[in-house]
This record gives sequence, C-alpha cells and structure tokens, in this order.
Amino acid sequence: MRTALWWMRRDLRLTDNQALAAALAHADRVIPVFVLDPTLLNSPYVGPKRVAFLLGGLRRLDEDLRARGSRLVVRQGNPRDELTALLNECSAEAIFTEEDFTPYARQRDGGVAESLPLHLVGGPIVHPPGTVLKADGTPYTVFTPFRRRWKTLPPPQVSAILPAPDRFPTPPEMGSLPIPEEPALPPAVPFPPGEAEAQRRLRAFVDGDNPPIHQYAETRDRLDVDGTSRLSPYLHLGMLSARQAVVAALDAIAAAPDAEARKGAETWLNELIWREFYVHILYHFPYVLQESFRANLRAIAWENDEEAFAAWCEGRTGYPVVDAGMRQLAQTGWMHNRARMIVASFLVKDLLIDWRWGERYFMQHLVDGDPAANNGGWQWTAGTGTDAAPYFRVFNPVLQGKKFDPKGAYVRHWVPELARVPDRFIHQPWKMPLDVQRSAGCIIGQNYPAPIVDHAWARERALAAYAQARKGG
DNA sequence: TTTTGAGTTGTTCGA
DNA sequence: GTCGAACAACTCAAA
Repeated sequence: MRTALWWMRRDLRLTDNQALAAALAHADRVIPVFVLDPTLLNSPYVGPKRVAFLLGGLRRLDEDLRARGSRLVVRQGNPRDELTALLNECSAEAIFTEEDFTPYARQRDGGVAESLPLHLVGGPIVHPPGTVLKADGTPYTVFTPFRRRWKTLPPPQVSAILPAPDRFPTPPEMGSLPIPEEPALPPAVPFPPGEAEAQRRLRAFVDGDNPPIHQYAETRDRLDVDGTSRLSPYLHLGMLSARQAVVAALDAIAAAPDAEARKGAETWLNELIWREFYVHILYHFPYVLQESFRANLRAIAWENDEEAFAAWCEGRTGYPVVDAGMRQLAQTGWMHNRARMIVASFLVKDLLIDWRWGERYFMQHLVDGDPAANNGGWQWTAGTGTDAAPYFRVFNPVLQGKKFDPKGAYVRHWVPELARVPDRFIHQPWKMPLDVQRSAGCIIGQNYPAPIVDHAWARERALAAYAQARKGG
C-alpha cells in the first residue's frame, strides 16, 4: 500500500486542488495534513481576524473530509520536524503540496525538500513566476505589458477544473491535535470560512441574468454599493482556486450579452491578473517586503508621528471617508478597495507616515491579508513601487468621498456620529456652521474630530518631501 | 543600439 | 458647472 501526505497551506479546498489530485493519483492512502506553524501564527503581520478565518476554514475542511471517509490531521510546530515525524508514523513515501511563492514559503519548502520527498503541484495563481517573462527572459515590472503577455499564455479550461473527490480510500490512523478555538471576533466580520461559501459567492457574482460582474467596471469603485465579489479572503487561503476564478471570468467575457457586461468581466479578470502580477513581483524582487522597490525613493523624510498614526488606525482623523474605511477594516477585517487607496494615500501623503506602518497594520487586520498584494498596493500608493502612482497623484479625501460616496451612505454607516449631517457637509463636516452642527447632533471637536491635518498644506508638504528624496537619492 | 510610445485607480487651475 | 491642460522626469517594453 502506498501512502502520501497531502500537506495544505494556502489551498483549503477539495475542489480543483491539483496537489490533492496528484496525491490521490500517486497513492492508495492519502493523509490530509495541516501544520500550525508558529512562525506564521505569531508573526507581527498576522492578527486574530485572519487566524480565525484560517481555523474556521480548517474546521469546514475537516467536516468535508469526514463526509468523504477521511479527516484532517493537525500538527503544530516547525513544518519540517512535524512532516518528518508524520512520514515515519505512516510510512508515507511522498508529500504533495501546492506551491507558495512568498519568501518565507520558499525558504520553508526548500528546507523541507532537502530531507523529505516533497512534490510541489499547482499554486495560488494561474501562471506561476517564471512563465510570464519579457523576450529577454527578465521579469516585467510594468503591469500592462505583463497582462498582455499573461493573456497570450494558454488559458485554463472549464474541463481542467478538478471536481472534489467523492471518497477518500482509507482514513488516517494517526492522532491529530484538535483544531484550536477561533479567537473572539467583532460581530461584524462578514466572511464565513470554507469552500462552500466561496463557491456560493463565486456563483452569486457571475451567474444569473444580470450578475454583479456585468456592472463591475462601474460599481467596483462605489463605496456605497456592494459591487465587488468579496472573494479576496477565499482566494487568499485557497478556499477557491485562482484557476476557477479565472475560468469564471473568461466565461463571463465570452457569454457577455453586451459591451458593458463584457467590460465588467474584463475588468474583474484584470484584477485577478493584478493579483498574479504582484505574486511575480514579490517572487523576483523579495526585498520589496523590506524596502522601496525604487531605490530613488528610499530617503523620504517621514514624519512618523505616533499620535497621528493612532488616529488613522482608530478612524478619528476628521476626514469622514478615511475614518469610515478604517472603521470598516477594524470591525469587519475587510475594506473596500477604493477606501484602501484613499486611506493609504492619506497615511503616506497627508500624514507623511512610512508606508510600511500602514502595510503592517493592514496585514494585522485584513482577513484577505496577502503579503504580495498588500505590499504591491502600498508601494503603488506610496509611489515607491513597480508601476507606481505618479508623484503628483495625491488623493483628496473630500473629492474622493463626493465622487465615490455621493450621498455619504458609506460614511454614515461606518461613522454613525455623522449620520445626521446634511449631504453637502458629509465629506467636510468641519465646514458646518454651528447651528447645523447642533441640529445634526454632531459638534466638531466634541462628537467628531476636526481634521488632524489640513489637506492642501499636507499635499504640498508631501510633494516637497518626495522631491527632496529624489534629489538626495 | 536607438527610438518611440506609453504608463490602473488624480487634482488643480484657469478659461 | 464643465473642460482641457499641466503636473517631472523617468523607466520600461518592444519595434
């Protein structure tokens, strides 16, 4: 009898799991394994919301496995040691796992592969690093040509999507730690873990007569509209395969009834390709986790004011759309992408705080927190990254609010002390005359803070600081 | 090697 | 209110 370990990390699903399929093809007995890795779980870049999502995902997966005559084997510790022990316990001859391209994952897997029969199969993106390269064999650092090249590669086919196996041949015999209890969470976290929920969300987003993906090009930017798929946490932990998401996007493009629908589906596919782009960037330029991608912007004279940072974290900057975004993040573990750009621009440009502070805070709170995508997004906003925002692009939080939350519904929801502020003041409540403040039940400086910085002044300060850094660098 | 066109997501100013 | 131009200079990708 041949035995194989199926080692999961960021692929908590049975559907379209290439590592699982390879293990089942190889062996008569497949042991599903998850190793709780203290290095990851205790990292300052991980917080309780994402941990809870992970543990809940393990619980769902264990249920799904038990329904198929197997179960999850959980261990805790250094993966190499735990896998070595497991391999001996069940005399397995191979370990199948999905590849992961972060610097830590590569180092970890390299160490495992030195002494154990590790097989890397499939991965968290459709086209892995090394397969999307310029003619001279070097990686792209600009998105648009990357995307063009990406699209010339053979697209995944519906027929390639692997169904979840019906049965596991033989259950594991060895012991397992219990799955730890999830940390307590704010009641508003809207992400039930598990692949069933991921599949439901994908279908709700792309199926039916007039699915959200058809309007995505327009609605994705609206803070006050549920226009996005909200699939990012599921993609991050592989409760949904990237391949299945891309197939769904390509299907939606092919079947689009009109130009708007096609544009919506194209736009969503683009977002998936962005996700792949940043995985490639982190793979080829791992130093971006520590440093600016661009060497000429490493010398910005950050203010790094601790109090201003705390105000930003807690959503009390006095700029409603910024505070709404930060409170949405703290309460739900997710933030609308438009809001992510607005709050990031505010931290980096208005407060002149090092983008790495914001990057870390996001990682601590985001259920979808992904090192590659999060770092890419922050470096883009800071203007320090590949294909970054031009230096002069400083978001104006008032204009962004008016444009993407015209009636202030998003702000009112997340910043309830502003609920009764009239529409025309909702994004600049400090301009309310005192009698309007009284009738709105919102006295500025008392019920809601005055702006902690003047935007016009801060914009000039940021432009000057960037110009200085470029000159010095 | 040289040249050329282009580069996610914006704001401000002046007409 | 709307519109177009300016905002630097640079780097990248490909012909």
